[in-house]
Amino acid sequence: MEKVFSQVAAYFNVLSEPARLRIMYAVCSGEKSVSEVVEMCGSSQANVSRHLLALHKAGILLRRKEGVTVYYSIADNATVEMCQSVCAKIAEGIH
Amino acid sequence: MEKVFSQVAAYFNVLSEPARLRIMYAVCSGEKSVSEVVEMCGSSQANVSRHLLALHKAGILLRRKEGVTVYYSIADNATVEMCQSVCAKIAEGIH
DNA sequence: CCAATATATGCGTATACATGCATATATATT
DNA sequence: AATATATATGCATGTATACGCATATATTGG
Repeated sequence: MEKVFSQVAAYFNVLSEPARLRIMYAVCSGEKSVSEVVEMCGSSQANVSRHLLALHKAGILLRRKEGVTVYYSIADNATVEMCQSVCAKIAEGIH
Repeated sequence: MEKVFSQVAAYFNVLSEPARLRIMYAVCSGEKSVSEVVEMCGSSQANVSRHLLALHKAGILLRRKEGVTVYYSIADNATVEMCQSVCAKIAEGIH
């Protein structure tokens, strides 16, 4: 039971960073390489790489290596839908 | 747009702590006072109070004061359901 | 008014972690 | 083999925050 709380907390923790949400937004329109995400997000290559790996380790992104290029894509739409519903929740709050 | 990422991140951040998830689990079975949550969770009174306030400020818990006692309850089942679906997702991952 | 109870808060400390910078590693090209 | 490109990683630093401890605040009862 206690372990479950830690695991769920770890999962939410990965999503609790604006930089990683920007990356999620970039990738959720389709598979992207690390450098494509770097261009789209404006963060440094080192940080984007780290964030992508964190999202992958959390099971949120898939990782595919093709030559020297690494492609990331959404592993499970449930996570994206969750982010969207939180967005909607926040938008409601404004009114 | 950038502001949305920060807001969503802040929302997930509140849920990214095992202690707060324990508290959510305690409160999700029905409205609870601070001291009831303290008994159920085993954390200190000071921390439980702080965590409950954080969950309230995030709009996740309602707060009702009755005399000297403060009661907290789930503001929106969507958050609880979200936690449950993350639990389920993690349970899948084990198999 | 005083004491007791319930809740919140100030402060110091330890820990986690995001970032910048430099560099390592891996793969492809010539 | 040498070079260029793509990605990952080591390290130092700053920031956020969870916790323990003590204490403040508010409300009730005597």
